[in-house]
Amino acid sequence: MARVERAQRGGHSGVSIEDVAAAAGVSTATVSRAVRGLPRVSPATREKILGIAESLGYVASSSASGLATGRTKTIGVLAPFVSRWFFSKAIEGADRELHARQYNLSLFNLGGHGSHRERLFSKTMVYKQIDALLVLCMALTHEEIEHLQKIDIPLVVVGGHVEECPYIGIDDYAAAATAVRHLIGLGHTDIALLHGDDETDLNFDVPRVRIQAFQDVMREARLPVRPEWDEWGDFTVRSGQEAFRRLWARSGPKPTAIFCASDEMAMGVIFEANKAGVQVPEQLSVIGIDDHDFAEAMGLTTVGQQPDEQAELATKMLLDELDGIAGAVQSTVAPHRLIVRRTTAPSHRRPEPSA
Amino acid sequence: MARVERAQRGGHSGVSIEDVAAAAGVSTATVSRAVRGLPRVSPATREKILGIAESLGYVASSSASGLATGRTKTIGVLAPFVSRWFFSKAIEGADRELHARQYNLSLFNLGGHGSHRERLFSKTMVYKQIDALLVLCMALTHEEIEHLQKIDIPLVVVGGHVEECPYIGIDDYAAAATAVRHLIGLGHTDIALLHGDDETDLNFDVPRVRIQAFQDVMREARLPVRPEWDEWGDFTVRSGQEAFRRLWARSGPKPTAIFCASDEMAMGVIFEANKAGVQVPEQLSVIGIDDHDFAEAMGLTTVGQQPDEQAELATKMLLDELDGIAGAVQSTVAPHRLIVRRTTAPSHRRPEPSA
DNA sequence: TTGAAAGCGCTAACAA
DNA sequence: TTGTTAGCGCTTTCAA
Repeated sequence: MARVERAQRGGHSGVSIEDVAAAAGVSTATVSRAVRGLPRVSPATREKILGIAESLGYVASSSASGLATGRTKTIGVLAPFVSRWFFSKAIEGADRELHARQYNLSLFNLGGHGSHRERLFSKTMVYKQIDALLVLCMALTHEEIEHLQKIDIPLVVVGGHVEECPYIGIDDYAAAATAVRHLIGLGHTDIALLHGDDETDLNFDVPRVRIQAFQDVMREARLPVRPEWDEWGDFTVRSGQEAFRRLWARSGPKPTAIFCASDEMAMGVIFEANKAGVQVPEQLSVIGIDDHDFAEAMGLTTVGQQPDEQAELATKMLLDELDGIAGAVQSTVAPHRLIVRRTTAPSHRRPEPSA
Repeated sequence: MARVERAQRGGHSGVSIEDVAAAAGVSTATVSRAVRGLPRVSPATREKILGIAESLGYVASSSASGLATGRTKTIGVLAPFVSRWFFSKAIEGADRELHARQYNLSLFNLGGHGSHRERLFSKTMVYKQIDALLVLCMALTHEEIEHLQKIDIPLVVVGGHVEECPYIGIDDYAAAATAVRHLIGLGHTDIALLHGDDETDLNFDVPRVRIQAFQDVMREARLPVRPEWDEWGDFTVRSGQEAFRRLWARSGPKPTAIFCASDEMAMGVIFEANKAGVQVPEQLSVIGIDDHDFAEAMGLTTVGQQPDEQAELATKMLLDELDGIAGAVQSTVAPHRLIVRRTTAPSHRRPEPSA
């Protein structure tokens, strides 16, 4: 009778491994092996147990198995934002791999929570709740890195470098250089730069590297880098709009092309240029970096990258490492590629052959 | 000496409540009370314990406390996508509230994982790992609803109705009607509809309701609803582009305005119209629904909603319910508002007064 | 105000 | 192949 009662509650919240064991007339150890697909269970008992577990709606308590094994089967994803292209794509990519391997994804969004310094993650959360950590494109303080190393869980950062941490991302220098060379190859000599903000600690050295590449390539081509054409933004559309406005509000000659450190900023520039009656690409060529979801629709020329694949790979490494494959986590350079569309065109100004 | 050894490991992975208790010379029960801020601990001992816990880098194991209390302190967020505007915004909103109340967010992304039917969430995951569930704008099967009700954890769906489930979202009918009336008020009589797909089970009745509103308002104004101007998309930019192309490729007269069931589709229409040389809004007025992040930059007229606030409120209700406030979860209609920008204008065609 | 002790549900040796 | 038996680290009566 007791069994019947239990069976009637089938599917309810409180079905434990003991209920299944009792109903199957075996020990909890056997049930544990059976449901986890471990060896040392006869086909017959396994089948019986699985059937009963199913009908009872048994699901193992993650807290209990987590406590027993020391593994939570979830990995943490640390992101400064979730609603920006790079991050949302990366999250999707990480999720693909996690999902395929039966892991859970715990999201830690650091954006917009007052002071960034309330970086919780060393304290309240993350820690002891996850088996590994995926850091999306954000800087970590020395303190934080140190802390993470102490609790030594596998860690990899995607989309930027953090000293001493394995990372996966494109070669930002090469990608930026490619973009600038494309512009130069089109005959542009008056090229403006819209770089990402260097100030915030969220996007660490990526902006810096892209700026460096711009300057190097310009110098290499013996082209002037004019400080009044050096604008900055925070990778958002709005900041691209503002940058364009500032650029065009200033007196003096205007550039014929602009290299933007992200597609969202490039789009902002284009929207604002449209509004101001500046023709793209006739009067102004615009190139970005990313290959944002909207880039194709807008015809935006860009240097594309795939954050989802980057994060998927990173996640795979993390999980492999957890599976005991030592050295599975390795810094890797992800591919980028120039995608020429309709926002870049030959310069309308006197083509002045370099050198 | 043993204490010294422990202290030296301070910050390491394995610091348990027992380590803290030993170091403080009290029982684990007292440590437990102290670190959780419970009463029945003298100020002196509390302070001492907290100091030691801090210096040892103690963090409670979530598995252990989860097992002991039956609460995981994490809520699940079920989303069909993460990189689309509505969803990423909603996730951010949910996170705000969770973060503020020290809960974790476990993300379950159902998109792109082969067959949608592998809806895992009744089985593998979600269940027993979360204290409550936030469903973002997706349909649930009867089976799934039933299952969720059985394991009865608090549940609320944001952005659409699921029978018998509390939901939070805008009044889709009213929002769509507002958009269409705006067009009609501008003198348009030849209005096309770009509705969301009805087929997929992901976006359930939202598309249907918006279609209905369109038809009702048109009928009310005695305006023709032409089947050849009825297009559909899946809420993405690309589908908006395709819809525009189909619409313009068909022979016969063209509409002077189009109501799109989402901003992303509206943007697709605009991008494609630009490419085809169709002036917006001179030749074609376009209105969407959402107030996407890019809408302002593009000057898109739309009926705005705020998924982040919707999700934040929903999360608050869930957490309140978990806090023992019975009836905290209640269906609520979220606000929408017409935002007139630059993609809608009076009809260029002979204004033909209705009635 | 504090402590002792019994679990929470599962896993993992080790025996049988 | 299966069962027994300790825990895993924390919470929570109940006593003291």
